[in-house]
Amino acid sequence: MFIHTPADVGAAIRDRRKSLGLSQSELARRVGVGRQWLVAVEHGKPGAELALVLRVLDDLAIPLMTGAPAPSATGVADVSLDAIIASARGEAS
Amino acid sequence: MFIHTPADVGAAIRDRRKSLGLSQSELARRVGVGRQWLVAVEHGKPGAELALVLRVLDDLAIPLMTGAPAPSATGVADVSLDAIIASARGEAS
DNA sequence: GCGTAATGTCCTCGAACGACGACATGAGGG
DNA sequence: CCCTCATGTCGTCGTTCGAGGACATTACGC
Repeated sequence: MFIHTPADVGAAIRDRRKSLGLSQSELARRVGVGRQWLVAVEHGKPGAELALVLRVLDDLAIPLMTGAPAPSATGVADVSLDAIIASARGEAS
Repeated sequence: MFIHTPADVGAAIRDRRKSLGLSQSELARRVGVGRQWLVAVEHGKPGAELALVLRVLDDLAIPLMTGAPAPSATGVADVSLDAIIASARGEAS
């Protein structure tokens, strides 16, 4: 599952939480956040703090990874020119 | 690359930004955030807002995924004890 | 040496966050 | 019918965020 918006994160969290048989209150207490916050996040709160979200994902054992093998599926053709220029400058990986 | 902390996110962003030959100012302007914010995030700011971070990742075409079929290559057991307990409780999927 | 660009840090400001308590709703169990 | 649990919403309060400007530092080119 690919993550593009806060709502995606919320969906992932809710899915896993339910499949683990945890209530919002339970999870919130375990992770150390407010229940209310968890409700908001599962609904896709945009302003959620990164660290807290990551802690929840970690606590739920939801693996989160950034694709090294950049798939062409993303569609946004922003990699080509800039990358080449960067390489020409000697700043390439 | 697996994400567990805000610092991981920052590293991913910085890596990609550099490999694209973008300056912090450039990227910040493109994404619509303050340059200062970008500096902080690349350093692993814990309180960074989820939506902004996701926007940056998206803009840099950094694919972010969760709950992958986790082939044996990853090795990490992504199913926690909680899942087993939940199953034992009869709440399994 | 001087100017420029990039990065990192310090400051203030308005806005939004997260925690907490309380209340309303809907689903099940006694 | 009543009670409990899970969820969602509202309001308040202290804390922190993100934006923007300014300054120091390092590195590169003129």
